[in-house]
Amino acid sequence: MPRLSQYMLPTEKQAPADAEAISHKLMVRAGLIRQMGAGMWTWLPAGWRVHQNVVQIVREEMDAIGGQEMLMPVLQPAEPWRKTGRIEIDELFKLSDRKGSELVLAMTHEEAVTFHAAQTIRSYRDLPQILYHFQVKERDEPRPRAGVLRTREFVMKDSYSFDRDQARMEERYALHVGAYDRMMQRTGLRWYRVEGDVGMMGGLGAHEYMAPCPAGEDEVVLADGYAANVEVATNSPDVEKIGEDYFKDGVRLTLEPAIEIGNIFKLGTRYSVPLGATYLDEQGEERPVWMASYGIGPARIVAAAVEQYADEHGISWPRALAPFQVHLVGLGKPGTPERDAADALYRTLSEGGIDTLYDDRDLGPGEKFAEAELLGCPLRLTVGRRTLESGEIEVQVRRARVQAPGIPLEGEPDGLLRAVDELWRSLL
RNA sequence: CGGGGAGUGGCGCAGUCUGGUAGCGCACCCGGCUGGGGGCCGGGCGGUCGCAGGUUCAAAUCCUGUCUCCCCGACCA
Repeated sequence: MPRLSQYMLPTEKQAPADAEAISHKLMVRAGLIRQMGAGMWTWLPAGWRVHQNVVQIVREEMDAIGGQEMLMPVLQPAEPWRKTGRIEIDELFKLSDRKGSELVLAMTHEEAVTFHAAQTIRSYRDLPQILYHFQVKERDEPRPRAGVLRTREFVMKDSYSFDRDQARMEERYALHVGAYDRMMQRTGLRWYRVEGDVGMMGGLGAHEYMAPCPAGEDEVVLADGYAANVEVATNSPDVEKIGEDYFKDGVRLTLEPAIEIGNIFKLGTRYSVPLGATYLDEQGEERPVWMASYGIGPARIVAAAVEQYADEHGISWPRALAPFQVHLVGLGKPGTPERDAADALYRTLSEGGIDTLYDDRDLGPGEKFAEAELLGCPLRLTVGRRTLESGEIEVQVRRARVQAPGIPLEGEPDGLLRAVDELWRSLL
């Protein structure tokens, strides 16, 4: 529960000169992220809290469908990648160690997880399995862009399901669709699940989860009850393109830029066959394991949330992602009665389990308010002379920048905590 | 990979054309004032001008090479 005077939150009044995307500008300005190189970003403490909020939502929903969390390495031997043919991919970082052994930096973990499945899954009794981890992915992108939206290194939750046959793989896939829908819902984002591009490999089906936002790299076509990737819509027999417009059943579809925040693929035996992941069925027949893989990018969810809800004053987090629940602004010089009151409130909130960032710096009110709105925590509490005069803590809801009813300064801590909690629950 | 742009203090920029003691705003440090919307006054710290080589009495500025970053497009398993 940090005090801002001692917290690493390097805010900037001016956005980086070369930034274009809203999320890029605001996340840097708000002190959430800093760049090290092209497509290489550091998450600073407040930014990492947001990232971890997403991670926790994803973890809970994965565990709820029986996912088993684990961790696989990023640095891997090249051999399995040679077997699956993915060694040829340009985006794959390749390197060698001092002995000359060939290594790669994993861009996803199909090879690794299937390698282990091949070692450990022997019988139909060992199936099904859902394994997942949160791990860094490395991709030699031709063009990283827009801050954290497209980077060469990023954390992904990737999960992998292993089944006896296609029908059972479909069951695991359906479980993931449910889990992903719930994750998306919980983040507070606007999102769509669209038919995915099956791509040249696989061909068994895929879905993409898209978050509409101005910096989106893809486009989604929309109508009531219909959402699809533009490329998919273009190839669909029941979608008609007339000039720049798309029509479905005579209804004009709207186009919206969006970013891909998750994707799920039915892999079939694409990886199990080349890597020898097989099991023995009841008849003692050796059969390949049926797989599917499921990815989600917390960083993109964070950036999409910034894009979707920002206003001219800065970020406005959906409450599920906010770095802190409450941004407490203490006005007046340290040592004054109003400051003492703010200190006391800070202790009450912290001890009461409310995530609070306390601006205890010796700065003017304007700067503090402006920075609070830039950082975008859902609730701002202010304690100043006025508070002492009126006996009420001022409460501002960030989203609409409106005053909520004040909370009595004096009284039982429980009442105060209940009031804050109640207000918190009413937010998106 | 094609096209365009940019590297000067922590951030944003001027200076480069026309070579001659490196500047501005913000931030930061010290002192004071102010104290409910990025406030005011005074005094300070901080940069071998991305790097290397060359031309010159003299290079941020001219020449050559090189590295890096950004934007648009292509790509995105």
